Amino acid sequence: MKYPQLKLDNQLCHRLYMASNGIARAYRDSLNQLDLTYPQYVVMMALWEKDQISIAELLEKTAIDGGAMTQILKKMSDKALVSITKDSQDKRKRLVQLEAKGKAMQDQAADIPSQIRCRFPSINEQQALQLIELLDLVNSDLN
Amino acid sequence: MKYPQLKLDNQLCHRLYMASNGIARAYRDSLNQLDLTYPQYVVMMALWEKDQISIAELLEKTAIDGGAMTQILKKMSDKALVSITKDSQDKRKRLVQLEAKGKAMQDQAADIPSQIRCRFPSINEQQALQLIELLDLVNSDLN
DNA sequence: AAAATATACTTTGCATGCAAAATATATTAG
DNA sequence: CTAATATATTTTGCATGCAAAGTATATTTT
Repeated sequence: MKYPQLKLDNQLCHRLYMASNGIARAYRDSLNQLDLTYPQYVVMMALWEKDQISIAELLEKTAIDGGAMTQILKKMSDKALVSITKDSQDKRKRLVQLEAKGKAMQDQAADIPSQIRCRFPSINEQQALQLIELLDLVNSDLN
Repeated sequence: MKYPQLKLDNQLCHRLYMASNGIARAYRDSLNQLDLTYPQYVVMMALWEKDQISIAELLEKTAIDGGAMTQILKKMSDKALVSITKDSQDKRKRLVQLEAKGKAMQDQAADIPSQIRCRFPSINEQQALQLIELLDLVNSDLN
């Protein structure tokens, strides 16, 4: 091979691609039971932490695409997980809030993290923390 | 918050999601100049390493979805980067090979890895290697 | 205050990722 | 050898991620 820097084995990026897709796939079984997609689950986590936030704030916390968010919230609203209201102060803004069904789902979801954790026996706690630290560095360069 | 394990800040998965999307986004400017999408670039890297491989082998090396691969190869074929022929031994298989334009593109692509590397000043070489090691562990659990 | 800008979202069009069904060809079982 | 099964790839339908254009409302400029 002419250029070793172009070998797939040397690409950090490709490993991230595989890991990200693979982990999302690992969540699928658990999330199917809640009738949630992965991005919908991320929105739920954001709202469980802080309810009644604007879409802009939700976008910032979740890093989900704005265009996709509109569709995602529409589906979550159709499922009665959340409701969306206009901000009376600033009519451009819309506020997202959990509905009863969405609040109740938190208890069902509480087991998911440990279920997923079991799927990664090769990683110990220290390594998981190290990975988080390194990914935070990567993400800090992405603004 | 009722369940700390559901905090977004504690999710390895969400960091991977952000990092993977963000890095792919970082490639975009460089790849636009070659008129390649990120998955198309991955296919090119696989072929520069080993030409004339079956679609199955390409799927294994790249971890790209099979359904998507059909479309991706169609577009790459339309752009005269690759050509696809039937395997005479086993007519179920199709073989992918680089065309002149695809081979020539390797020289243009050789600069991309270093261009991307510059976008991540917070990560030093040792940390990059460490990240690769940890991601390999994650990926090894994903089979 | 009217015009120019900026902000918050939504819409649109294209490119995947993914699961499941469909096709075509090989291989294996009986 | 024929039926059942396995393998390789494509097709289909749905859910994003992304860029760019569009809409509505606020804020700033002049």
